[in-house]
Amino acid sequence: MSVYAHSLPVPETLQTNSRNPTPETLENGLLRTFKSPFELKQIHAQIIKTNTPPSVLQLSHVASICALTSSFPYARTIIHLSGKHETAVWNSCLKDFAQSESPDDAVRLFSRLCEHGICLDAFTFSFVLKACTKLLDGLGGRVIHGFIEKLGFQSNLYLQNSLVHLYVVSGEIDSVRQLFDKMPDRDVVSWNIMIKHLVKMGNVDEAYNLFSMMPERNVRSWTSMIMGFVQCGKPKEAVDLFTKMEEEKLCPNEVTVVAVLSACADLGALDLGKKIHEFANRSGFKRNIRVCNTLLDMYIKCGCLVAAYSVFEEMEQKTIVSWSAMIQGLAINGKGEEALILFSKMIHLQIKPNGVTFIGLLYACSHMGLVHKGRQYFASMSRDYGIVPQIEHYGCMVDLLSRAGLLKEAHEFIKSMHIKPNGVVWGALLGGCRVHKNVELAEEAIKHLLELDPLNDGYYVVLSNIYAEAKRWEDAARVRKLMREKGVKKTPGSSSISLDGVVHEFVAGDDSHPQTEVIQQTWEKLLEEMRLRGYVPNTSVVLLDIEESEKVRFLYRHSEKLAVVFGLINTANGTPIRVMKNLRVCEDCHAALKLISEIVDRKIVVRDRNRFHCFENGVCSCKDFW
DNA sequence: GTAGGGTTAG
Repeated sequence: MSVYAHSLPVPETLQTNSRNPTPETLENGLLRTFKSPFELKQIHAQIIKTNTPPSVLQLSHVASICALTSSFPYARTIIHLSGKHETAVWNSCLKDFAQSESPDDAVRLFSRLCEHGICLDAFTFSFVLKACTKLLDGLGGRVIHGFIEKLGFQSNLYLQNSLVHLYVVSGEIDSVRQLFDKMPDRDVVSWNIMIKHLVKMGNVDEAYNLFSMMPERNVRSWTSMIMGFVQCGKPKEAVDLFTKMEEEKLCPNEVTVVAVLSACADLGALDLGKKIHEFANRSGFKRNIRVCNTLLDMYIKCGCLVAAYSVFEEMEQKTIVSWSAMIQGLAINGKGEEALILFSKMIHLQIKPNGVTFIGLLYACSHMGLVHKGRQYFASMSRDYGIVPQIEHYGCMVDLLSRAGLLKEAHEFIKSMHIKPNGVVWGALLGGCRVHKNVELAEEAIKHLLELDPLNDGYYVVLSNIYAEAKRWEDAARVRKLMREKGVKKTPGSSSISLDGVVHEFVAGDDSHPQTEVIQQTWEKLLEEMRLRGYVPNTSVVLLDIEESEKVRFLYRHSEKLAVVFGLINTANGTPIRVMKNLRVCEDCHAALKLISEIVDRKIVVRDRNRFHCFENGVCSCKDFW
């Protein structure tokens, strides 16, 4: 079906889009293929001379030209002469524009088609909607929607789905619901779009409800749902769903692999990650850059730098994402120097860094105490690469200065910021105040933090620690009281370790594990040896208002200690122990794990909230700087 | 010739 759009006035929204061509559009857009302004005439001459009509492709070149020049009627003449179906030619052109770097050219061409009363069909709309989707142009979408209704295409399922999707990506929530609810027919695509919508709204439970109710599910449905869980911070659910998908004998594709690998990265689930890696190799997914980048990230987040590096090395093509991930990976694994060297190598290869690359670099500097170098990178990002520092970069800089003990300077830096500092920025200062014992500035930081992020328990805990270390017990008690009043509870420390694919979780103070007794006995034995090597429990990390002996008892049941001891008991001598922790490792556990690695002669890798600690022969890869 | 997932930071 096709309809002439003669009678339709071109709405203003679309007219504003139909700006005149600029050198940039000509350079960036599809019109790079536009060789000379004489092309039109050449094609015209060809038709007349040889009597061979040009192909649709050639003609869509003509159309490309006309979209931006005044020779629209002339182009129509040529298309008519060619004997090709005019709508097909324009559609081909719209499709190219929609796929190009400047999809707004498609919108502009569409306006011209309307102005000149060209016959439109469903394909015309689908292409222009694709362009609007790419542009996140919900308003333009509404206008096209109006056209679709007026011209009688409203029952076309392709167009319905395209419209719903456009409303999803452009955030027109009300329109999404309205349109979806009154759709006469829905297919698996419609449902998949709704999953994306609900996930985007953060409503992953409802998305899963919908997923369960769907009349039909394909690989994309499963993948969208798995990815939805990952995006909503539920990697465990993502992995569980993936297992169900395998049970249904559905074959994962590249996107599924990316989703599951992301979940593995979040969980630190190395075993499953390795399996997916093998599957990806078998399936020939290695050529897919996103698969490789996610794989690389998975190994990094699981603390397997060597495996990550070999994925990186083997990649046929690397993007800035690969480089940035590798730089950050080295940095969080205590290989800051290597991170900086890799960056130099990248620059040498003339690869342009982006904002994320600099986050990794600044992080590396911060964790090595390289203040000068960090300042240089910060200055260089805008000066040499035109990257405007974002709030994350400011956060890194405050962290760098604060860790190095330059607290006043860090504070000045915050005050001079051009954007409003957020919780991360003030939190970095607070962290530095703890290490360098500056109560006064800590109080300044907390003042802002209580405004910005009053429900974040971490800040209260740090402040209370700072007071406790300064022996200001009343103030420490006051902070705890404040927490109670605000209903803020300290997140319990929790560590997990995976053995033979089973994840064992330990929460601080937890003695519910079936092996609790053996864990206690082993710990006692280790403790004797640790004491001989100079270990003294550091009870300042315990915030509770309890007797000293109670504090020690508490300290000995910190989750990372429990998980590590459990690992020692249940694995063969020499096997590395890998533990994931939800919070940062405490000072006491850090000291204890260094000694334990020496006593039992094992590598112990702990991933905390921020980075990796690799304990080996009595030292930690973080060089006690974290 | 038309519609629906994906990578580094957080």
